[in-house]
Amino acid sequence: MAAKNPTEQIVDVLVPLAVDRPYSYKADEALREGDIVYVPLGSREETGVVWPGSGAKPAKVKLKSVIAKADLRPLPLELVKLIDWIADYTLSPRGMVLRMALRRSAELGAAREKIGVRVTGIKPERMTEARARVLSLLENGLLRSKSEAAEEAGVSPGVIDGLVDQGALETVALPPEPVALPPDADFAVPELNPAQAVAAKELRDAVRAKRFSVSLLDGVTGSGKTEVYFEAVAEVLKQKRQALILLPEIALTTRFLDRFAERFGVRPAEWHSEIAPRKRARTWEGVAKGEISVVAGARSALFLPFRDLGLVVIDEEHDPAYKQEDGVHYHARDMAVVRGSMAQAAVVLTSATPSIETENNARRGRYKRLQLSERYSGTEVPQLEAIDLRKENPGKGRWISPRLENAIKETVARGEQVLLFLNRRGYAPLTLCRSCGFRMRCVNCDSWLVEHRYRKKLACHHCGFEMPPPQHCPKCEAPDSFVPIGPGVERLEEEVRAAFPEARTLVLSSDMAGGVERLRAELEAVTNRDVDIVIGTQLVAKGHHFPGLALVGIVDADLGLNYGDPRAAERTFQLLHQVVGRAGRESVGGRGLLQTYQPEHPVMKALLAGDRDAFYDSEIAAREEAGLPPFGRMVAVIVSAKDGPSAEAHARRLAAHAPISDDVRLLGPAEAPLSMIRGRHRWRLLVSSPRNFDLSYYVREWLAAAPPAKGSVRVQIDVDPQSFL
DNA sequence: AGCACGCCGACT
DNA sequence: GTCGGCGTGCTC
Repeated sequence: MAAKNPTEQIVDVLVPLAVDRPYSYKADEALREGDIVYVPLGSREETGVVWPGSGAKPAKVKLKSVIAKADLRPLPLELVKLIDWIADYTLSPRGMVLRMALRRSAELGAAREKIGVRVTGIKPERMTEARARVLSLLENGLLRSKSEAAEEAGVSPGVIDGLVDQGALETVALPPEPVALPPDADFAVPELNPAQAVAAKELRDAVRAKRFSVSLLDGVTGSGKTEVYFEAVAEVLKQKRQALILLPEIALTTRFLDRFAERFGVRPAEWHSEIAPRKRARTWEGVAKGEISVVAGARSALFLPFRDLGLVVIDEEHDPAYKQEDGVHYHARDMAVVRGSMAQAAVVLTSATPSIETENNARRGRYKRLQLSERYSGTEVPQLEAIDLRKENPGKGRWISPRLENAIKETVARGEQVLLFLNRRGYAPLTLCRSCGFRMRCVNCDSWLVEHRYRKKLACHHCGFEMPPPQHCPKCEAPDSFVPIGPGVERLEEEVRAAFPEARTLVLSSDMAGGVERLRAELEAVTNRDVDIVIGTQLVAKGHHFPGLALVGIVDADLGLNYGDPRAAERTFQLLHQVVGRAGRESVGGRGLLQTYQPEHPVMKALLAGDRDAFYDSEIAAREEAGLPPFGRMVAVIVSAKDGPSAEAHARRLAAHAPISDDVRLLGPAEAPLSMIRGRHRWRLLVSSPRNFDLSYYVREWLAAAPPAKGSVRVQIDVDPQSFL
């Protein structure tokens, strides 16, 4: 506190920039922690948040003053604490974490005022057909918005304006529409099967306890996990608290919003990057005021200013989309559990194939497992067989083995649908010159260019670089000398069309032109059985219903297993398990064929035997043996620079400065597996420690004392890395 | 993240 | 001689 003026105080304000600690400002108004304020910063103005003081004296003698307090709800102290916690854990600048919580354009808060119209009883001088339609629509005297009235009467907005000018209609300012209507806990209470009812009761109790708890809702697709956690949401609504439902890749979840509406009468508030700024701002404010009780959102919804959070659901908790890989590297699932513990809320994780971390926590009793074993519709889990590609090879330039081809033929002949899964976009992952062996590679990255034949492009999947396929080899000038190597979904489709010219085929891949709209239409076409054979990338694994699917063919089950990535087995198991689960959901006798060169691999054996636990047993044991997460901690330090030698030199300098500790193991520096991305050369250091060691703290101290990066060198830190490229 | 300050190449 | 390229560093 400043002494001379009793009303003047000094406050610490955190600004949403790459700074790690708050700045001090003078303030004449009484301000409290969490208040959102405008402050001068250099030559401009920034929105910041009054932050808990460090106790340290301001570095400067001359302090600037806070400009004003914003007309916004303060950040709940729980969120302030969460931001501090995440910054400390992920080793990100505090301000950058705050930035994620303030992404909602403060100035655009107010709703655009809508104009409503209503009849006055005065007749217009001249009556036209259009005017008559408008007047008859409004004759009940009720208020309607201008745009609605025009649309419903089938006239242009000009007609409405004309009637207003004539005095036949009067205008009234409409109150802003709420961003989300209150869900009704009793709107449509479902009938649950016995397993669901048990799980739902557990979750209701967990919400009622008003204590932190974590439950794993464990069950295959179709076992009714969503209906069960909706009962927990209903309980939260009855308590007049708030619920957050995190979903991976929200863009395609209209289906989810509709299901919510079927249960609660209205859609929940949505939160993701596509939401328009104004709606965003109002949603933020509505959550802060407590007017919005349920938010369904992508990982960034974790930073919303809930005032009384009673439940956090992380749907499909194993989904890799929960890990943010740029800016602040954080895992939304893990941070959601942290937020739940700070809020004394019930946390629910759902999955049919839990992450190793979650499965291990459930096995050790840290999380409560709620098992839904029955399939909702009572259909069988598909019968799965391996095709050993060493014995049954499709032959050169082909990817479908004779047995798979026969199965496709039979299935299509019966009028049922086939899904062929190949997790590779484009036509071919590699293009080379047949006369000199030159391989087409990206100019910015250390990667092959993938041919996309529909788009007539060679494309890099890491930086977005594209070029038309060249006529001559860039190296030996040989004309038309390129050969595609390996299959992508487009090439697989070519093979399918040649083998089954009568069948209706469709490629589903995230990079197809037409975006979300087209995708939605295509998924619809599959559901309506307008397609016989679907060829898809991992897109098809994610929660879409294909009721007519009777055969799933995994074209290359080994794809994704070959990296030196500690999570490769887990990822492959989860992905293939999901894809295989697409078959036989409603048709009896669904079948899966899995083409592999290594049928004895633990992932394949567990899948083929339908023995999920066998996979987890072996994977958990392997992780424990190797001290890998979750049995040890891991931090990746990526050093990048415009040139390789600078990156390498700095990485080596860092390694040389790493404090010696019995608990810490340092690997590298080594060139990253993807040694160049977007024109930057990358070197990687990996540090690991036992689970009970504070590795974040160690790395923070280490890097603070090490020589700073100079020139183009950048150092990125990834705590609990998920990707090892 | 902005925005200013700073030190080397092509212009009125 | 000056305008301006963007590399570097600071913002209470």
